[in-house]
Amino acid sequence: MDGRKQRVLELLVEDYVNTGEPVGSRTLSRKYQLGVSPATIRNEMADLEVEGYLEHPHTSSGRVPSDKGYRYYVDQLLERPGLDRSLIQWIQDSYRARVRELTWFMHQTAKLVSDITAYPTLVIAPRVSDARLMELSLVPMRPGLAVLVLRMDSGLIESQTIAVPTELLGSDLAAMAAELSRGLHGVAVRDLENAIWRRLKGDLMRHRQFWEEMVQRLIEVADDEERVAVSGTRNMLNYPEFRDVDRLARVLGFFEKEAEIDRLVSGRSPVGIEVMIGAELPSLDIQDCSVVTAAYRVGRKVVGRVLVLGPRRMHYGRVIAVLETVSEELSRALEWA
Amino acid sequence: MDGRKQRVLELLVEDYVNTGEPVGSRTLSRKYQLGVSPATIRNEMADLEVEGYLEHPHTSSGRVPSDKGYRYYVDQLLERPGLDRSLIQWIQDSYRARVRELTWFMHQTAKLVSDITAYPTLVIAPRVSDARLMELSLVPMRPGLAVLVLRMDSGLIESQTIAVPTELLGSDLAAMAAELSRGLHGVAVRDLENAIWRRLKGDLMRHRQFWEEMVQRLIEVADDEERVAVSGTRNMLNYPEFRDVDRLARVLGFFEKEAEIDRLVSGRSPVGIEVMIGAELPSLDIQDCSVVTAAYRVGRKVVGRVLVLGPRRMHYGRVIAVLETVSEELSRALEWA
DNA sequence: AATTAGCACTCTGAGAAGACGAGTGCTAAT
DNA sequence: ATTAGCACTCGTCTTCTCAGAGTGCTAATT
Repeated sequence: MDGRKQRVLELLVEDYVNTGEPVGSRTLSRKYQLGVSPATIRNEMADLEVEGYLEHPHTSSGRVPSDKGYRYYVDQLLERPGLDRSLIQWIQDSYRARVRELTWFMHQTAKLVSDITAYPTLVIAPRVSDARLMELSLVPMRPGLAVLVLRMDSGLIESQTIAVPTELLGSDLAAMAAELSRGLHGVAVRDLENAIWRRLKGDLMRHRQFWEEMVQRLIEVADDEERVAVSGTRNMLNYPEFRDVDRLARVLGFFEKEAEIDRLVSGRSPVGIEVMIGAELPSLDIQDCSVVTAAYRVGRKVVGRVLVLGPRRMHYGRVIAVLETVSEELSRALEWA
Repeated sequence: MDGRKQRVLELLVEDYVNTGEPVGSRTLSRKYQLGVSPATIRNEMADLEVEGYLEHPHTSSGRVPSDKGYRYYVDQLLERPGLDRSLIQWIQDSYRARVRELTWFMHQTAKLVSDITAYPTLVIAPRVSDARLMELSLVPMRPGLAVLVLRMDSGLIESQTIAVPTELLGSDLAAMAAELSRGLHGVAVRDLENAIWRRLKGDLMRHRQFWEEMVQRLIEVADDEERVAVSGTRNMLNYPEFRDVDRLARVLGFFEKEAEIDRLVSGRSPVGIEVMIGAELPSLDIQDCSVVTAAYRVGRKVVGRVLVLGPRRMHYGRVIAVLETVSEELSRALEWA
């Protein structure tokens, strides 16, 4: 593809991203000084259409980029804008001096990114059955209630209130938990259910039913944490292409289908930024959208992804830049969470 | 208002609730055997309109209930339907055998109610600055990190990961926390900041900066918990009167404005079910909606409200019945959470 | 060979006109 | 007090026309 054709494609994509209106040859030549007449641009556009980079909504309207056109733009033409100093500061401040739990970070991040980009944002924490248990404690509260605290090898810490047999004293409870903790140290979450049998002896055996139930809860806590944080879905209303209520309903429906969301992130490359455009997306509900995702880590391990969803005419450059910074800062914040 | 007029109003409201179409005299007389001709009903309807119970979208269309009409219907005519045995079972099962934290219950409830009623649902936990601290522990995790666990007099238990000075050993930490816990027992959250000064002595004084910071976090945890759980906003798309995108946007915007939501619940009667219709609502964003709310308790204390929002032509009877059961079951589940 | 001007052609979207139908309000009869 | 009859109103749906934007093609120009 020669230089001028690239330039035409680039300008067309950018104009369409900004206006949402199909772009005609005259608009293109007048708005940006291309130094050639509309007729020339028309020819280039006809070529680009034949090659599949552009589409015609109908015979007598301007052109619109196709999935292939966006893809070429993102892969070849896009230049990443730098972010404002003040914006970077804002992002860093959002995480600073806070040590909280994963779910807090997830919500915070979803809100932050959707506020900055004005696109709906999801933050996903995939199931981590291969995480290993490092430590387990039971903190007695009033009789019959305790707080279960877990630390995983990924560095995640989670806690939950659970019921305990009322006849157990606080000190007994703590001691038994400590014994169990030693026994289960380093066991993968998915193996906990089997491993527990071999560890239940002595004092522990006397409240066997309770401990069995507790392990169920433990697995739940470690494995089945709240999976998705969503924010800014309302932004979808800003885009004229989604003022059609049925189309809108389909997209909003997508946000409530965990299975679809899972399908979107499973099998993604483990690190870095990835862009999916229109029909490249596995979910039918959002075929007329695009998605930009970024992985985030706890320690060295990728634990989840941040996911920005928008119309196909998305500000790819800016979204990518924001996600790079945010996923970096988020990972840094989680490193010692 | 005589019996027949009431009957006309009742049927009109119910028909409009079901169909969403303005109701004409003929429809009313044909659909429900009223034993009188359309002309008679027309006269009744004209009277009801003069008295302000009905409205005319335009001269040649059926009538629609006004706020006053709905209000009369809810206060005087509404009969509460019983709930299916199986539905009650479902609600109870949703809470059974789970002891979790408040936020989990909030999300669970929002989802449950929006699934049952097909209306957007909010669950609100008001700030509880007047709660008192019962117990505080610090569970050491790896060096530099611990889990802060709080128990409040309302029975709520909350926990959070926090950073601690790396030079403090786990056992010291626990001991110091225990001392602090004794000192702060029974102090109201809003007084914690002042109370802490008098308690910081001896060993505690040596890490004064840490403890000050910790109290800040403690107040945050106890007081500034996630405030609102929302579910089912997408249901709003099912109602033809909200297929207008701008109207829809205003309602969806409401869900993201905590201040507006606060205004809605503050000053409500502390217990029981309350219905607010159209212009009775303090928030401009939702003047064409209605809201049904129910209080829920932890122990004997009202700690929050469940809030169902829908178009003014809402199935009031059913929503009220569902909220009665749900708020009851939720309070029971929280009693020993 | 590449570019451009000119022009006929296509298609959409807005607006006007008209038919239709649901529902009313009034009058007069029961 | 109730009801039948009927003229009238007004919103909605359909059809039609028309302007405008934009194209594709051809022939002229560089």
